[in-house]
Amino acid sequence: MAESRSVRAAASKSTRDLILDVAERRFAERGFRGVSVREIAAEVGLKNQASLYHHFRNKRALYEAVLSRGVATLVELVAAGAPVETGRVDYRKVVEDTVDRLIDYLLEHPHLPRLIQRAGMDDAQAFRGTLIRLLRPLFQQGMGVLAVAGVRWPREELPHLAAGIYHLIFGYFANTQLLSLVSESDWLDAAAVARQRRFLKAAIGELLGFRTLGELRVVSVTPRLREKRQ
Amino acid sequence: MAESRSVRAAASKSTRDLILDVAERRFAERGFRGVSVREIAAEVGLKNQASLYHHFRNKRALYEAVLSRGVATLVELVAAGAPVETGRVDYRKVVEDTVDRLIDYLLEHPHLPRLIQRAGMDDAQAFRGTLIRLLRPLFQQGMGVLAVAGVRWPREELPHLAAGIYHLIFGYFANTQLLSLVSESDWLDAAAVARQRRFLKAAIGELLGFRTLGELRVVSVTPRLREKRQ
Amino acid sequence: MAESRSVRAAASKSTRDLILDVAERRFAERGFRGVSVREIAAEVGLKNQASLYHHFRNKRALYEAVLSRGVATLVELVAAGAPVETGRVDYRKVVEDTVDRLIDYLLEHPHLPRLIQRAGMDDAQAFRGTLIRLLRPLFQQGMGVLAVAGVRWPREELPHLAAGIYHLIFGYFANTQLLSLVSESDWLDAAAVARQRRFLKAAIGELLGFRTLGELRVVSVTPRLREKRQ
Amino acid sequence: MAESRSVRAAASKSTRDLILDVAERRFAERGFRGVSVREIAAEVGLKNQASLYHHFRNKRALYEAVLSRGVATLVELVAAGAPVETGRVDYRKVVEDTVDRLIDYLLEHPHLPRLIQRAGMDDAQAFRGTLIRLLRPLFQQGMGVLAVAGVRWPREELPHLAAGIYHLIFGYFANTQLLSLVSESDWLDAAAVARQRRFLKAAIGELLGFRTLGELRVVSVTPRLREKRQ
DNA sequence: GATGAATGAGGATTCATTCAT
DNA sequence: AATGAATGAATCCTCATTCAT
Repeated sequence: MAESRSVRAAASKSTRDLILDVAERRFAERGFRGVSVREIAAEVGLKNQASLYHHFRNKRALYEAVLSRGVATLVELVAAGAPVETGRVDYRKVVEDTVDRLIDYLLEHPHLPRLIQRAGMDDAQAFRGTLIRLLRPLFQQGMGVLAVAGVRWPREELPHLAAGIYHLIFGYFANTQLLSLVSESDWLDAAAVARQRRFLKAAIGELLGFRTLGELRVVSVTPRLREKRQ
Repeated sequence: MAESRSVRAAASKSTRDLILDVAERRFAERGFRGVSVREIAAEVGLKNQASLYHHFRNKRALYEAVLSRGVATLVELVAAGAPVETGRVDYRKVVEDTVDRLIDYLLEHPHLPRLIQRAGMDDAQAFRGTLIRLLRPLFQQGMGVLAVAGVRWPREELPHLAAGIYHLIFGYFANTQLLSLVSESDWLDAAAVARQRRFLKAAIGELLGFRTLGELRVVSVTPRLREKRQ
Repeated sequence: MAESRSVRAAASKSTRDLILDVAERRFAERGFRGVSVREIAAEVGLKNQASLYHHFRNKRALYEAVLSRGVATLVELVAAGAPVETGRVDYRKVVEDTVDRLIDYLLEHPHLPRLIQRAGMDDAQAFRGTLIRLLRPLFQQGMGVLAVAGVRWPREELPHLAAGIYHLIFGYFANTQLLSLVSESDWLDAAAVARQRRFLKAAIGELLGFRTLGELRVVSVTPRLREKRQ
Repeated sequence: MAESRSVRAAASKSTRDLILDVAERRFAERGFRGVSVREIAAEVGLKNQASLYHHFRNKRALYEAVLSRGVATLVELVAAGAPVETGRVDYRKVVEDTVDRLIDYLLEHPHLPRLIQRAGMDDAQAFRGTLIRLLRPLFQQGMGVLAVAGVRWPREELPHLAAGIYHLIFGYFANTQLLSLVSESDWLDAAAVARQRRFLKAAIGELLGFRTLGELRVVSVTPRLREKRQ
């Protein structure tokens, strides 16, 4: 059966996948409660909502499927960049590569960050199990990398660092709407994304201590601050 | 103390304010669409949804009132810490004070970050006007500070830096549920918040170049990387 | 009390009368069910619906008051033109005068016909008593006149004649909206009303046998007759 | 026979048609606003209002469908009697036949006149488009006939004549309730309808100059009136 | 696999009315 | 005489879901 499905998918996407695509976008845009089964069915081209129940037991099952599919890819993506050996690793390169891959992927799946963000807000209780299963590996993987790359930070703050980096990366894509509203410019056009790419690498670099921004500029800001500190 | 306050509040607060309180929490938890007028009215103690319409024209007006009230306080809070004079300003202190004030406030209003996050996702289109009116000043204020404090960064990346700092601060509070789920620990207990407070100051410090983390660790990472970059 | 009310009315209309005015128009436009107490109160300038209940026991009482006031004037109007003596009466003049008075009055109270029409449709059961009390005299008066002026008609058809004349007169004003919609011209402007005045006199005249249209035309039904006309 | 028909109808008619039937009567009785979707659904036998929305998008669409169906038949009916050839036409026969057909039809659909009357009063604005589409043809058809049959009348008064005849015919059926109230007799029983049939033919005949009532009576009324006129 | 029909529960909102002030 | 607040009942409509075809 898996075969027959993939065969048909090759020709044209199976109805099931079409539903998932539409649902992913809708759920990302308006949340679980904000999307009706009817509207998904309609956009897919089904003349009747009932048809959708042929593919997913209920709305909740559909939502979970959407979530799984989206996050799974994401986990793979991050995992792919993780250093395998424990020897000398160029963490700067690892970070920059991961950032690049993530941004590339998120550009193609712009709903995903919102989807996850929402899942954590709306439905943390309702979809607890699903979320744990999906996201915990992602988090642990990140923590693994930081255990080495984040030596500058107090050990107990590492989870906060992980969360912070996550927010830096995903917050941008989850909130482009809001940002665009607030700053009157499009945060998803090529130029903006390129800047964000650079910014992310530099920012994470700073947090991990790669010193990508020149020393000079520091001095120019507030010479006395440093003295105070000393 | 929290008890006595809420008791007094219930007694003295106007019905209108009670409604706002309840609505703020509910909307933050489940979004505009996810909350029913009925349930707000019930929690307020009104025996009937109709009573609520005496105070707010409709659900939307209530939502906007909630948003306004929440963000207004926030804007004041940030504004309060902004340096007035243009002379020599200890930006590190400004940042740390603002972080302290923000965290203190957000601890008392834990719904707010989620409320704003949601507003930017769910409802950015529907509440466009309201959001612009409320949030643009906040953003511009931040940009004003960064114009000076962010000299290390390329000018064009400053908005990204602003957004990044925003995500660092608000993302944490908006996503404590998700984080707790993923890491099996409570991210809102006193210890966690204290760590986050320290982390935030250090992280923002690093981004702005205050160098709060010891130099040693920097060196230990990858001295050679820098050369590569040049 | 009646005094004090009329005194104030002289200065400016009493709230009670204001309410009646507004209600008359609204009820005529949208019927008993179609009008809310709130909207009447609002248009009157009352800040609260409750105030209205100070003047009328409830919505129904208000509706009946509106109906009474409107129909009462109408009855007087028709009565005023009825011949008092039984001797030789110029019924043609009576009819034409009554038509003139009615049209003049209805022009100033354009809601009235619709109000009555509605009362007979919507609410004939609900407001049975009120309607009987108000309209039966009107009907009997009409029948009285027709008993003499309608001798041409079989006695048993006289009520139908009365109804017919009523429909001719009131139907026009009750349905100007519909007529205007259907014929793309305004049936309430001066010219239209003047035509209707002439038409009504002639039509009623024909029905009662006054022969206001030339004899010749009678013949003129079929094509051949037309030649004669020229 | 009426029984057997309605029984068969209930069995065979589609739910959609059943809804239309019930709605037609209800809307005629109490107007668009006065009827609840719930009560229509209940009378149709649907256990839930929601089912109704499967057949009609909303209450308004249902109302328009009712209106369309009713008026469409009416238009056909009138059209069926319109003379096709322009040659010698016995307009008296045409009128009498049309009156007969109309009365027969309206007896079976006693709601229709009230439905239309209401539509023109309550909802002329709201259902502007629908009404124009439905009724304008009816009006134009009538005007077409009168252009020939109404030669006795000044050309500009022809629309008023058309409206008048319409009010004579439809006013009766629209207002039987009111009339019955006012005259203490049933205006819809067989005898009354028979009288109305005769009255209508005679009255319209008089208006168009067919002279159905004997001359004698005219003379007997007021010989002097005519002299005055000259 | 898909569809038309139906349904119970619940959504926001408006209604007329009452009561204390 | 007027108003602010509250309330039960009803409004139209949408929801997710099921069932027979």
